Amino acid sequence: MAGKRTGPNLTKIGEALGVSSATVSNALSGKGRVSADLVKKIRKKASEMGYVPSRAGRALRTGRSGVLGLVLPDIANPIFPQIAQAMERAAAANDYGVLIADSRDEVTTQTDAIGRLIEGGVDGLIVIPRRGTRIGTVGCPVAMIDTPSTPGNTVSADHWEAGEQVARHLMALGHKNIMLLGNDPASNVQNDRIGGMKAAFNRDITCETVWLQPLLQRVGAAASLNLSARVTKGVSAIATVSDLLALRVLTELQTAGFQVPAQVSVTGFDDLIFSPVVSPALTTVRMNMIQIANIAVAALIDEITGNRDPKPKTSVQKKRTVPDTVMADTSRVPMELIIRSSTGPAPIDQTNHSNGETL
Amino acid sequence: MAGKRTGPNLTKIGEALGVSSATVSNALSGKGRVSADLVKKIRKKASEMGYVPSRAGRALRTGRSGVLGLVLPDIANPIFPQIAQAMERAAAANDYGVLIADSRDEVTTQTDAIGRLIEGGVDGLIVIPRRGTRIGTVGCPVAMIDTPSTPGNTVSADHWEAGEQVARHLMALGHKNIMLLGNDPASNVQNDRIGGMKAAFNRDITCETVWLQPLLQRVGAAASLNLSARVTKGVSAIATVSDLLALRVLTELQTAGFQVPAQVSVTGFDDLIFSPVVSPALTTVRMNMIQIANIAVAALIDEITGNRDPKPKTSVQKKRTVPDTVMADTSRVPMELIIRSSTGPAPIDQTNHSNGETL
DNA sequence: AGCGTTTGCTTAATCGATTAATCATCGTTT
DNA sequence: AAACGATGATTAATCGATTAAGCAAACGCT
Repeated sequence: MAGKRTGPNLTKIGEALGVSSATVSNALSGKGRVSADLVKKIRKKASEMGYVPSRAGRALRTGRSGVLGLVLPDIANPIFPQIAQAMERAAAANDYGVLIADSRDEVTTQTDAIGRLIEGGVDGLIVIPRRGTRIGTVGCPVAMIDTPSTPGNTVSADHWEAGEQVARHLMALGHKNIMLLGNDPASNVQNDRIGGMKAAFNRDITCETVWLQPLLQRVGAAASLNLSARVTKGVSAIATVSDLLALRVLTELQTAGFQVPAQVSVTGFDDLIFSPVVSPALTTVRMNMIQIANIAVAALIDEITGNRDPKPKTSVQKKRTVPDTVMADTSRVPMELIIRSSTGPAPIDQTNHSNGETL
Repeated sequence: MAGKRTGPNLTKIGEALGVSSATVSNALSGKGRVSADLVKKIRKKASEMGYVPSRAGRALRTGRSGVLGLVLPDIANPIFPQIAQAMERAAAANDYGVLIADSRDEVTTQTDAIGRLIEGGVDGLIVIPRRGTRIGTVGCPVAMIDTPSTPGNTVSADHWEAGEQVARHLMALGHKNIMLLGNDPASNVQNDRIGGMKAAFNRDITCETVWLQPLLQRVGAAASLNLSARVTKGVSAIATVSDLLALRVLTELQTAGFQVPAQVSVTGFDDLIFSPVVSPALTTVRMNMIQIANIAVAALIDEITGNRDPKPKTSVQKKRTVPDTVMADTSRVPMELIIRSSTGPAPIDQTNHSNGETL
């Protein structure tokens, strides 16, 4: 749409049929009172002429732009393509576009990015916060995708239950001494994943949780996870909260000469692009991004168009208060365990491997 | 911007100062004739009142939406975050937003996605084609980011020269028998990268090029790269066209018990998120996405606003013909070789390793 | 037959920014 | 002093879709 618009508009269609533009508008939107056969004629003519409604015109009149903003504070996250794609599709199915925002850096930048989106005229925001960031009242509906246990969360994958799935899988393989590896202890998602795993472990499971980022902060970039030592001491499985961590662990183990999964099993999360093609392919858990996106977008659009709880006018303020994060009917979507080659039966001599006792 | 607009508009500012909205518009845009001190007063008042221009109003009048579309036929590409972020920043710096489009599947979907963007009212498109796809005339300016050698390319990284850098790096390490690994032989980018490497190799370099995707097509998913056999036969370095391939090679080699880089060196391309954290960290080449994005966005906006070759009205058609892909002053941006731990000196006994002769 | 209601469509206003056309004022020039 | 040009601001039209209000004709009811 460079320069002036060329295509037909409501008036042109109206002229072609000898009716007013208002009638055309009513016929196409199905709102006013238009006779059935005129509606049919108008619809036919409109598609004949290749009519495409002008977003600008509609936006100006209705105050709604038909665009949603997608905010990913952690844009470096490799699930980004999945998310972006799923959101774009869900939005497109409802005739909405998706404007992206970037704010890799700090909280201020995140606020800036949100501000830009709002000024850009988005009708609603989809926010995937990092580290439990709170989004203040921004003046438009917000869908938050974090974890089911986060207050204000609209919808998200059930990371906790997914952790339980991983834990059960590892227990079924006979692992008894398991290392849990997270990155950022401030992340709600990572905490849920680890919490779920711990909750599902039987009493006889030994597990230790290590957080990478604080370690790097304290010890510096040279920090080592001491994987070799841990495995030698009896750890037979390392369950991480992300395929990125899993990959790191996997390659470190392989570099150190360990066999995966013969000697150590490794699991990840998110089924990133590389996970199926590394050797051994990563056992991981995948979120149903499409479903999550659909729910989030639907909730957002409901709020935008006002199809949401029309009752609770709490007497004091009759007009809508500034909308906050929206709620969805379904707030947790199950994840799917994908078993590949990086997990296998625990080695038989795993217990007390360190002190040299055999049998 | 949910529901009706609340903020001040040009008329409100005008009323507050006792002038007309036209004067306010002229003052803020610097277009008409407004006295210097009135301009100052209006500017001050506008920022006091927190004025934000309505995109819808402007779009309706000017026919320009202030939004660019980003089309990545291969959205699964892991550089997506880098690209999206760089584009968003470049666009934001020029007060443009970026609408994303997805078309993971086929060419038809790509056309659909472009259609949706156009209907969504974008002023221009940034297209990163996969496999040398041609974009037909779409009715708005298009910036293509492919390879310098592709016709119609607007700007891109200099993949060829980057290939040369990798080749020189490997030669400097003493490698003589090198395997080149690509994925899709129809990709312009991959061909440039491989072409550059081949061009830089000295006469005494033995190299073989393998394309993965055709192999998978022919032999099926079970296709093997026979890496072990190749290394045993004397290959001391495997140069791939992507970090994803490099990762695959790296882990396969490690699983097979080879030492990287002691026995084999591995290189990738693109510096993906995982590349620095795998073990050994990948030697790779990074594009300067920010610079590319800036150039592409600048060229696009020049074309949109008409700051571009105002002369060549070829007499026949006085009005602008439908704009095609735009050109930029700089069309190739150098890439940066990042040397990490996956490359090292060639092993001494590399020649004729296969026939068992020692020395 | 007469009055009220429903149906079907048109009129006209509106959203906010932009801009061509116009007008008024002041200063210059001859 | 009359005419002209430059300057600084206003008026009003425009983009396209939406929608409240209005109007005319057809229909139903007693």
